[in-house]
Amino acid sequence: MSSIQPVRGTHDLIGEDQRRHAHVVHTARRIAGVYGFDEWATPIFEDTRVFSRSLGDTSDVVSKEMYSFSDRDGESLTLRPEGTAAICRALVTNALTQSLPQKVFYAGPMFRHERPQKGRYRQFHQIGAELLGAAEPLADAEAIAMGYEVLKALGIADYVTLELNTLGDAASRDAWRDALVAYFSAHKDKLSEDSLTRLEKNPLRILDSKDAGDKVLVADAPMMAEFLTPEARAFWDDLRNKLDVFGIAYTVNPSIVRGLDYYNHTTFEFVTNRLGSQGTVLAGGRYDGLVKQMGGPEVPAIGWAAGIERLSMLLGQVPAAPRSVVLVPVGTPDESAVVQILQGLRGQGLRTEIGYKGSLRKRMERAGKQNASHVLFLGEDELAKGLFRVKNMETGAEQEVSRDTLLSKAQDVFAA
RNA sequence: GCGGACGUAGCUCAGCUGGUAGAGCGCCGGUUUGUGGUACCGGUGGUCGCGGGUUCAAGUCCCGUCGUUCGCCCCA
Repeated sequence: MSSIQPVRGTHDLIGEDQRRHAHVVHTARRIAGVYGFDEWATPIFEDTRVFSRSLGDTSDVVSKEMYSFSDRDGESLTLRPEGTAAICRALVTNALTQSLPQKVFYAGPMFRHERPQKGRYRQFHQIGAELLGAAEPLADAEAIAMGYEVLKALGIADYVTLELNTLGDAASRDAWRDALVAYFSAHKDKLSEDSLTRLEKNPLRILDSKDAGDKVLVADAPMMAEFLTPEARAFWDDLRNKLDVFGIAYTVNPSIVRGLDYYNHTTFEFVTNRLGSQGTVLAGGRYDGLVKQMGGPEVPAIGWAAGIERLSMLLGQVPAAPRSVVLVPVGTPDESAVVQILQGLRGQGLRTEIGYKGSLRKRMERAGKQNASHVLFLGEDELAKGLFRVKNMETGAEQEVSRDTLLSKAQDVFAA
């Protein structure tokens, strides 16, 4: 094979793949609308600092996964690895911090230079929601409820469970982090190699370790709950009450710490066991400090993102391919009369195609292969009489329809 | 970035202990351009991922490389 291959970790969306993908986006967009979110589209590349500042220099995303390059002016640009930082940048640069809250929905490609795996690609696609300018747990609950609603509408809520945790406010998180570092530092000799680097870079991540030895240590590690300030505890309690009110089931999982630096208070993940080790399907949390890092004022915010590829793979019901009405000329009918009918049907909003060549038998065969819903025969006789045969390709039944009916009530004719 | 498995026609695969490739499906055409999804007939289609090596001879053994896949790290 000497033809040029697609870049590693990228893939084409064609046919059923594209239909699954589009169905996820359309469904999420619809539900976001119901919840009062507006869709934003931001550039797919940004000043590198948009991400390097916000995600944390030591996060893997920044330190080894970004697609960064300098453009012809020598400026460092980066293909966006995630959506939240860019949305916050857009909030600030469009001066929308003056009109809060902003409820934002987005969908589009993201880029991360990782080893491809099931449900993980170098160019992948996310849908996401950000609720900017609301500090109340009600906002968290609403964001989570909306995410759940999307999963439900996609028919995958049954395979998925919500895992919830709190990181507390800055004071709680710092105190806890210090306690963890102290605890794990005292047991360095028992830590796995991976966790030793985590201890330097992101100690919270040790809690998530799959190493058996680490797990033993983690069992006795200081718990976040012990370090929550009264305010943070009140927030946490309130959030769980609100989720109950929304009727959303969850399990508390203290190891949901999220990888990116900007999170505080609420963190959550909807996870499934149907995607191997890539089980996180929709995840997010609260990030009260991020907008300020982007040079804006203090704006509390909560949001989530979901991988479209992962959601697509879980879809039970594959969206059906569209079906056409196919015009089959018989003999050599007058072309302008045929086109008149073709365009007349399209004018009424019907997906209509015409068989270009081949014997009648061939054209019928093709109509069948392209999954036509109906075939409309156009022979010289029909055109002369103004009476046409319509064949339902599903049942094989035929009926006669007048030209007038075709040109004015085609929807009714081809409904059955 | 690390480890395992795999890589033969568009697709799914066969090819025994090395002797220069097969099937099914698909695709194209035909069974008189007034009728498809069935049937029958015919045809197209692979420098066996790529590059080296061993050998008289490699799809079949060895090395490398690229790609896919599963897991780790990380993450959606």
